[in-house]
Amino acid sequence: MDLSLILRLPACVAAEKLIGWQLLHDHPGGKRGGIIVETEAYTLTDPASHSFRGNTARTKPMFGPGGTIYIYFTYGMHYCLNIVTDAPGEAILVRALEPTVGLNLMRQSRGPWTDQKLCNGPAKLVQALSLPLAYNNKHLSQTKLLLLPPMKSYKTYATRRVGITKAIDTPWRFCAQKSLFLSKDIPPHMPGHL
DNA sequence: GACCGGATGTACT
DNA sequence: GTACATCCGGTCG
Repeated sequence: MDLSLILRLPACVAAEKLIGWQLLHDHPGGKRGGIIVETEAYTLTDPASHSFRGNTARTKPMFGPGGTIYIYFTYGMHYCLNIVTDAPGEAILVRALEPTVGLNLMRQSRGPWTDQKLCNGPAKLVQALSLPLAYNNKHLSQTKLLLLPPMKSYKTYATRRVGITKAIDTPWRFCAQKSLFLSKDIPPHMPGHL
């Protein structure tokens, strides 16, 4: 399925379809990135979403066209990457990658971590890919980010989202089954799985 | 492995 | 003032 078609879907559908896509940053220092293995969806009517309180200076990118990048700053030290979908106020948080390209370059940005811990969290992957805050509110096509379609099919499962305090039962976190590169694994048979 | 707390800026009550 | 879509290094076991 074409990326532009995926981004036309509701975020809670599109988020699952992005599992298996390869996210690369064609950074001047060298290309780096990996396969998307974990995403979360956020929407306008979702109390856990930044856009829930409306179109503000901070959340404006979430109201842009599909393919807009929303990078936000949080906890005083971390940045997280979202890919905005067409529906107003909806976006997909990219939470974890299976590293495939430029592992040593990513270690230079992140530290001497194992493959499994290099990109297994939303702020970690932003750091590993060296994504600049300047990408915020830009369209993918205006950045050096590349999204390549999956080379194979991925089985996924849905769970509760991580690190939020509102709408905690909404099962809008999507994971590649059996991936070793998730921020937190909640297999289907475990408590917490929805 | 688990749990805890510190770092630190911005948005909102 | 408090909460926050987090990470990491310390502790205890």
